[in-house]
Amino acid sequence: MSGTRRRRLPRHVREQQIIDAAVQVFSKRGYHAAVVDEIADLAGISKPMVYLYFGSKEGLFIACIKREGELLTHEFQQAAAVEQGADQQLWAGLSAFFAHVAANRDGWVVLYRQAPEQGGEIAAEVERQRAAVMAAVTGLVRAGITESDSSAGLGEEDAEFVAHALVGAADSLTGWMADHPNEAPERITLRLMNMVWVGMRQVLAGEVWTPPAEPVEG
Amino acid sequence: MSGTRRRRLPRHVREQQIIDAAVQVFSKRGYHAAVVDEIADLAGISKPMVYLYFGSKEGLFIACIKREGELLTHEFQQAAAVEQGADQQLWAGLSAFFAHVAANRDGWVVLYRQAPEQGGEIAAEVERQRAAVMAAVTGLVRAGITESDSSAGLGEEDAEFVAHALVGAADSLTGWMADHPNEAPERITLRLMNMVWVGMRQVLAGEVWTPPAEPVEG
Amino acid sequence: MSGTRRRRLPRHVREQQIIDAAVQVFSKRGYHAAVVDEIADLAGISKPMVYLYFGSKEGLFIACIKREGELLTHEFQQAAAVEQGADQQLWAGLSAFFAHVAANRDGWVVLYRQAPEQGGEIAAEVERQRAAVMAAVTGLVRAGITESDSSAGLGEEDAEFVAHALVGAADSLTGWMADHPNEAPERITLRLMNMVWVGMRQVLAGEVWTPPAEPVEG
Amino acid sequence: MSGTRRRRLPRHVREQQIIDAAVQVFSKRGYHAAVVDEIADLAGISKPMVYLYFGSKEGLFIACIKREGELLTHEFQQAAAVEQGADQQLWAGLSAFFAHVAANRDGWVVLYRQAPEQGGEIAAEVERQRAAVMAAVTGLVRAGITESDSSAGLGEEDAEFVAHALVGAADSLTGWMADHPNEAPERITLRLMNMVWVGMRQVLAGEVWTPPAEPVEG
DNA sequence: AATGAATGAGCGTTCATTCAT
DNA sequence: TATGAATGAACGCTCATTCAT
Repeated sequence: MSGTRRRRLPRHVREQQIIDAAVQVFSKRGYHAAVVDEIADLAGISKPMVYLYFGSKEGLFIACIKREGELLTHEFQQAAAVEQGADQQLWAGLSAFFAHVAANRDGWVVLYRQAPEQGGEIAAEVERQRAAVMAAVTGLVRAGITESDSSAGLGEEDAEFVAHALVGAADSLTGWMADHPNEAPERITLRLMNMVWVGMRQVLAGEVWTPPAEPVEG
Repeated sequence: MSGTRRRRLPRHVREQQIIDAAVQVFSKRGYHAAVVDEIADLAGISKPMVYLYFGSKEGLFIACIKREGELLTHEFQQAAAVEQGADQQLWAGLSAFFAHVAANRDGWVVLYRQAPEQGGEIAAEVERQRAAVMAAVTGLVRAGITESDSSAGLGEEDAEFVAHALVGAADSLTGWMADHPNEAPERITLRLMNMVWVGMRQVLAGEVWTPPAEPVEG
Repeated sequence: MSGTRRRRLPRHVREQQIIDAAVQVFSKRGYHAAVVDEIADLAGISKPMVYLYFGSKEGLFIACIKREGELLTHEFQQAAAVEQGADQQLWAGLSAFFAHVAANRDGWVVLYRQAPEQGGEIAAEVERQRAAVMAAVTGLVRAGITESDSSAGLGEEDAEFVAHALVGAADSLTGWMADHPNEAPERITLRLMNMVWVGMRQVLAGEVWTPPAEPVEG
Repeated sequence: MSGTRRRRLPRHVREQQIIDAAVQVFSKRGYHAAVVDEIADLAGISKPMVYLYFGSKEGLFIACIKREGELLTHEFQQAAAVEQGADQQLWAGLSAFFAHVAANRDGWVVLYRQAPEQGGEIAAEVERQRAAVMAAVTGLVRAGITESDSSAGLGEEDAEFVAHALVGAADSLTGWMADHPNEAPERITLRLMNMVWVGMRQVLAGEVWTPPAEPVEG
């Protein structure tokens, strides 16, 4: 009522507000189905401001990807940066990942679940952010492998493989989290670590699982 | 006049042709960006036929989801149905999964990577198909857990957790496959099994990974 | 009321109707101020038809330029093609020009008065059509000059110069015609011919006009 | 602080700067395609200043037309004002015209080549300026005709006709000038004078060009 | 059974114009 | 005096969908 109706904000502030709104709408509707009008409404401004600040719907989307990607990468790396055992670093990183995603589901959805089908400038930025996430995880995995005593043939390719599986599992568990809101990120991380870390160590130690002697079909 | 120019095909055949085209286009463009015209062109028919057979773009998309989901579930379950150890059943199922996805990437993309953001009827069918896939995997995982000697507290929730992680990892490895076309599905399956199955067994056997005693921050 | 409400016309017919309407609207408003909706309304169809047939506003404009330019060039050249003295050929051509413009003012306006400031594809087509008109006139002028006994130094450049002046004068007289609707095209042509043709001959014959000895300033 | 950074200019100077910029932009883009932002940028000020000084885009355009029209008319009339033979007055006027246009192409383009298609207040001012130019030329032509011994039926209407043709030719030769930058305005004027003035005299002297006896068609 | 013709509705984008400072 | 922030109103263009044949 009284009080300045929060207008005439400086550019930087408005930009963040717009990105906030955009992440929500893009997350709920997907890139194509999202309507710029709805984003503007949600941000409490008019459509031309969006274009003044971001140039196009695509530009706005890229800004979202960029911000969310950098936020996530930053948190992950910061959490994993503390000097300690590779396993504990990975654990810290994954915990941060789950905590961030739980607190920020829209951003994760925009970043990881719907961007890839776009083309052009979007695809480029998405790839950049994803590569950053994947590289961070791969780095920790590689460290874990290298640290192991037996360098039994697990190399760079293996690290990437494991990183992909790990990120995919984490992404999927994001959905699981939504259905189990009482599970703390640490518990989820613990479970995931138990699933893969011990397995990795065992593999390195020589205990491998073997498929059946005769294939199912031919 | 001169030879039947692929006309007058029975309804069922036409429908499959249209779905074939639709899966390609939906996969490449995403649901919203896909244009019915392109699908009709690719199927070699005119647009009204699409509407005659499927009623709407949404109806067509649902038909795609349904067919692709059932195909995948069917192959997975068939492969996993052979009586054998739970681990080998899971291995067979995952092998079938990777083989199917490798041979049928468009279908997987439509089914798993872009549908979720839609609403209404689509979301319902997508959920149904996903649930079917997830249920199949959960079933095998549950069997594997139960089969184990020590039923040390791993229950239904754990099975679902593992299934989510497994499906997510598999999905993510789909992308890995695209970059490593020479990796046979069986090798991928083997790696994944080594990552998780051994780990699961170890967990059941009591060897668990433990997080650091003192948290990173305070 | 009764009778088919002139719908479902074949493509070719509709295209011409749309161009008819477009020429009117472009002429009245100018390219940028013209609104595609108004053109569609005037043509008795909906906007998407315009885009279906012409692809874009620019495409539609180019189609207008093309049709009007070719019509005019065709009439001019056909009228001037009859074998006779160069002066009479030019007379016939100019008469046809004035008759065409009088009967088709909108087309002329679109073709000559507003197109040049556009860029890209439009500029190219406009230049093509203008060059055609100018070339036709230049051809007749050149013939008239060459035919003359004294080839007193009037060459190609002169022909182009005269053609430019002639076309410009004719264009301007288009406006004059609008204010003097009772003047037959032949009378206008006659006046113009008297202004320039006799002058040209005199120049060739050696009688030239000379400027004052001392320039007005410096 | 350090030197007055071209600020606080008196109103009149600022206005001229803005008009300078506006003439450039209007000339390059056309009225509708011209964007006020670009004009403001080019003038080195902010957009609201434009509105403060000229009220609207239309007002700014009218100011441009007015200034350019008056400049041209003034130069033409001043050059033609010197007491001398009517032919030499016309020659002086046309020379001034070509010199002005050559040095000031943007202004001419705005004044003569793109304004006419606008409506409302713009059309009115354009008409006013054009009428002024045309009246000046008509005046000289009338003088030339009247001065001639034989007043053989050439009257006011003829003067206007000739003036229209002359202005149109001159306008068209503007384009010719752009392609022949080495042609001095005086040479162009001379050529044009030879084309029309001698012709006019011959007409007055009774030598007229006659069309063919039998029309081309029936 | 099959299709060319046609459109209602909506979205991305732009721009002249104004407000608050 | 001068401007960054903001918007109402259009406009170009597209697309799922239907009609008439």
